[in-house]
Amino acid sequence: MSTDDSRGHPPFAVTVDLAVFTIRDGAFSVLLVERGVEPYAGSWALPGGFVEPHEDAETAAWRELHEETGVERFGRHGGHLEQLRTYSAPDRDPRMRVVSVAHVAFAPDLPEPRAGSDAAGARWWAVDDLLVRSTGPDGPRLAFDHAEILRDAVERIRAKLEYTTLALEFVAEPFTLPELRRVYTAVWGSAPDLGNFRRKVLGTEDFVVPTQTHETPSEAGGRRALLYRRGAAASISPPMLRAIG
Amino acid sequence: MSTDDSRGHPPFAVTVDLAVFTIRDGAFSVLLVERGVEPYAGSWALPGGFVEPHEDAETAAWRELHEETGVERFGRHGGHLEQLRTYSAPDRDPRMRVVSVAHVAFAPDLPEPRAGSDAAGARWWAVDDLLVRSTGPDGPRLAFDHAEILRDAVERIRAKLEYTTLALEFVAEPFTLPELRRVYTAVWGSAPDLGNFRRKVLGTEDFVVPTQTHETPSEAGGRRALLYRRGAAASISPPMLRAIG
DNA sequence: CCTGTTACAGTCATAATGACTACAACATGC
DNA sequence: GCATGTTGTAGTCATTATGACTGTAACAGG
Repeated sequence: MSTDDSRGHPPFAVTVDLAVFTIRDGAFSVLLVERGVEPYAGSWALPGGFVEPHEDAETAAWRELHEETGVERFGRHGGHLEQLRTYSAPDRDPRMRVVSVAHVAFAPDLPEPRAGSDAAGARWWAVDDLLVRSTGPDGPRLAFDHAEILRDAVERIRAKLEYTTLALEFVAEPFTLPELRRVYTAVWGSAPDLGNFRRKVLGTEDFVVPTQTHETPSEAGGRRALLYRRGAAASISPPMLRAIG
Repeated sequence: MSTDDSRGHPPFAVTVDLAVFTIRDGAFSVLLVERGVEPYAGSWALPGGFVEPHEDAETAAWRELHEETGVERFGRHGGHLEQLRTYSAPDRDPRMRVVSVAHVAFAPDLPEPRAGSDAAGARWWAVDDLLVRSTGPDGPRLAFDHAEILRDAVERIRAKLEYTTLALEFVAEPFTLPELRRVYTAVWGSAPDLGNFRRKVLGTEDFVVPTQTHETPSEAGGRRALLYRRGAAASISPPMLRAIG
């Protein structure tokens, strides 16, 4: 704020909502909780909660992530969480005036979450089943304005994969290039060309660090891929554009 | 919010802060107000104010823009205003717990603003004089965390010029290509190559619309440029990257 | 009509990309 | 252990986009 003094300002509740993403069985997925209380009891919603007096929004987001989902060590390297934007429509919560600072978080495949205090359940949903495409959503309708938040979050991630190394947040170390490519495939909905993808990733300084001659033991069939670790680079200089989508 | 009910949530004040930009005399400039009340009385700050109970943040931002700056018709085509991010450090305002939803706004050269209710003055400042580079700022230190907000806002704009047609918001119609180029020059601090700039702008479908054979009467000296209007395109497909900065 | 200035037009080598083809290394099941 | 299918790795080649230029047209002032 800036100019008024502290008299007579209207009271608000401030919350955080989280869109936590991972890749599960090759599907771009988001964590939802089933609401146990009104309003929207029984509906699915993004996890979230009130910001405490001593916290900033990001701290509250981390806390809620742990409390509501039981995710302890979020990712093996601390995980990634960033602010998305703030939603403040006056009628977005029927109970009172609530402003929510939405956040986006990413992680490699996580364990099935446990339900939080006020949530009847919690589980991963494939993003494709939640988003309205030409047909309606196959999944549940989301509570509050969470469908809008989810749409914004998904678009943010799709865009950031193009010009940042954000995809690294979705894989556990060490990882293979095909594994990393599957992240792009899942998030974008279409697979980038195999050869061109390698050229781009390996050609970008410090995107990935080769773990020397190591290879992965085996799994399905076919040649074994080389293993890599996350590099220090944060941005992809000429962006890696998604296919004509 | 999501899961808790309405009991016992801590009260917050919610405000909006605005970083309003324009190009004045070739300089990338931002609007600041001089605070007339404590805290930070006498300091310069971004204009802003409390969100009313019936408003969302964006509506409040528009209202404050008019109230505090006297800008009536903001830009000739409604202007552009977008949310930047939310600042919520617990101690960002010494009086009480305030969460601020910062916004960024753009306009062609605007008249000298008038002071708002609680502001002792209001004027445009060259962004270069406010930002800390290798040396300190030549301008005033900003109140609250507004220096951080300003930094984020400037970086947002610099980045968005690359892949959107946002530069159009800084010019009045009709405009010339050299005029549009001066926007990039002012914001980025370095001039894009003249020929390459034209090739990019004219080569991007619907970036600008030629106003036929018209030309501008005259001004300084030299050949007269053709006039254009804003096109419908919102994004620049392969981005126009800023020079090696 | 000469000079300086500014806008517009086109060239050319280089970098990056999209779309392929060829080859290497595995697993399986005769 | 050999054929076959699968998957990862290495190259190719035409097309596009870019950065850095050079040249020409249209104005103002003297």
